[in-house]
Amino acid sequence: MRWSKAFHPTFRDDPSDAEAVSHKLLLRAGFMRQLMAGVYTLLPLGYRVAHKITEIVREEMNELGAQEFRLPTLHPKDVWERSGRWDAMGQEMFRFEDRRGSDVGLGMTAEEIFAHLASELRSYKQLPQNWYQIHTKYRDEARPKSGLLRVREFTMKDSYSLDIEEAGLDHAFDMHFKAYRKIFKRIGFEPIAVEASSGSMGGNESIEFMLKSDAGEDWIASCEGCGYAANVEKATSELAAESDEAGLDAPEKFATPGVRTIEDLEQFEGGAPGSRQIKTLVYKVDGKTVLLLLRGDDALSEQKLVDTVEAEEIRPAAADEIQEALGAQPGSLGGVGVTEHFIIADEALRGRTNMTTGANVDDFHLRGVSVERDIESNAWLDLREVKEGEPCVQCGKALAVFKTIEVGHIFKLGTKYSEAMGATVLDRNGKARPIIMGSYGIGIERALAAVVEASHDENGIVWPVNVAPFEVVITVVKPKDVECMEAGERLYDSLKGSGIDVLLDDRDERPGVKFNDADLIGFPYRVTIGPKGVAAGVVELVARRDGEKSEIRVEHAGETITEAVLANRR
RNA sequence: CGGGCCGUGGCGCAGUUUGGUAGCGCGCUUGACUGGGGGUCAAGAGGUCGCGAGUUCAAAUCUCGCCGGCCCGACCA
Repeated sequence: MRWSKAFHPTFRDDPSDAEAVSHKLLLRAGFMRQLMAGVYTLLPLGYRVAHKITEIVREEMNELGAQEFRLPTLHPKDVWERSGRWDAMGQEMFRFEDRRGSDVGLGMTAEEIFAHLASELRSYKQLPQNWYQIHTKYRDEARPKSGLLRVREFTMKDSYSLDIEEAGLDHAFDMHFKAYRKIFKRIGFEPIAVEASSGSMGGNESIEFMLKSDAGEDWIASCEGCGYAANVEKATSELAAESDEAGLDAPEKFATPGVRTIEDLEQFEGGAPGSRQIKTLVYKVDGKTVLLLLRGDDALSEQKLVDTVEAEEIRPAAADEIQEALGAQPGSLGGVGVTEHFIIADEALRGRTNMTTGANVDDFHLRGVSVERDIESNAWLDLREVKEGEPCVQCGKALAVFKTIEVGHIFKLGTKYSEAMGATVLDRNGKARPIIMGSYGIGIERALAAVVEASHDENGIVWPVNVAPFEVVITVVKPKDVECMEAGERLYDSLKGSGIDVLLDDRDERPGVKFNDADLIGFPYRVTIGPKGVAAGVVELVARRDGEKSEIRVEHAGETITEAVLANRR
């Protein structure tokens, strides 16, 4: 490709309404343009990268023995109704009526459709199967953001394993785990695999692949000592041993005028530090009032509650509901003496004595509370969100908590979808058994943006060779100089002939403009061909990543550069 | 969905308070000089100021309504 004939529109300034690095750079360097909120056009540069990522994913899926399908993106309502997700997905699914008035949804994922196809399977002898597709998905996100990191229309590789035995699922899951590791490494970054919540997918085990990045929106806890890592929606930590004094024989009520928050009570004369307070949250779980008790300095992980409590609807209670249930406003709530409501206490409160909590009378608290003596909790659960620095459950080292981008997610689904779709096969004994499914996803555009987040500098993107839009750019410093231009073209032909993705910058621009554009776009290698070099019979090779320069004799240039590129392809 | 900010040539912005000829930088076109990190000079093109109503002699500017975008939060496989 000749740059003078290409559509590679670059900007000199950062676009004003982009925040994330990948968002800024992908716009500025001419990889994409926004059409509307969460919907982007990939320009030729962007599409080349997306295509290379797709090919890597495809190769690794084929390597694993998976078969590629192509499903529709138009899904009929009834298939989604059978799994219960037509309703469960709520506003997140794009929906409309066709001309006959039939309800249609745009596919956000394909468990239903693949399970529906799997109902054609008859015998365990046809299993295992591994099915996948790489296709457009639609999700009407409430808040698309950060360029390609969170969009409403995107390409996803989604695969599905079908097995008769749990052991088969374990194997398929493991194969995907390894394939994902390899895929991300080839694409150009190494995410952390973490235990995750399965959310609305269902199933009992899932692993997310997370790339550390400030542009991300998922917090994970990870341990450098032993490699334990989990999404904070799931993470646990060792509890630091607390030594409490026995305290009083019975709770003592005391006035706390104006105290509303944990911090207020810490400051209050006669109050208590957050670690000695019991925080009381009121939730509505399928309409029932439930009290959640946590240590004052712990935060509730709502996802942990959702994951452990089987319920349709879980939400914080409204102010009037709280008043009616406990007779006091938030700030003075507590579980002491409460018997008419279900109480769930966090594990961190077990055995604690001499604590302080609300008295269920506005502006009054209780001190000297022994949790197990004074509060009739109906259940003990792990509800707290892990904090930075807490000891790892496996090795005791301090956990780090940081932000990440979710670039892949694999699920052990079980039989939820196969049962809903009637996907059963006959086993060895002639008995019908639901197929055991797993599902596995990678977002292509998000992975593309993740590479940029992971690999850039102050001058622009630094593409790994494997996914670079072009592996080499030949910068002809003075295109009007016939010798320069011809030297450039000869090298271009030579590299092209060797199968290198090469772009010839033949634009009539100043060298500085070309160098800056090349750096911004991020080609891994730049060959500079100028009058001085040509006169001396050399060209200059510059590596984008470290700026390392070397002079190469013109007659060896094609060969040397080809070798350098091939050495970095994976 | 709640809160905040914003919509003016392709990009970045000023002008809106106090209504009166739509402006700047970059980019773009043509030509010349130039040519190893966004060069110089000259001459140009390009905008119904997000949309619609209203007030007014007159609206980018004031009023009302709508649409769109970004950020924070809630939500989210």
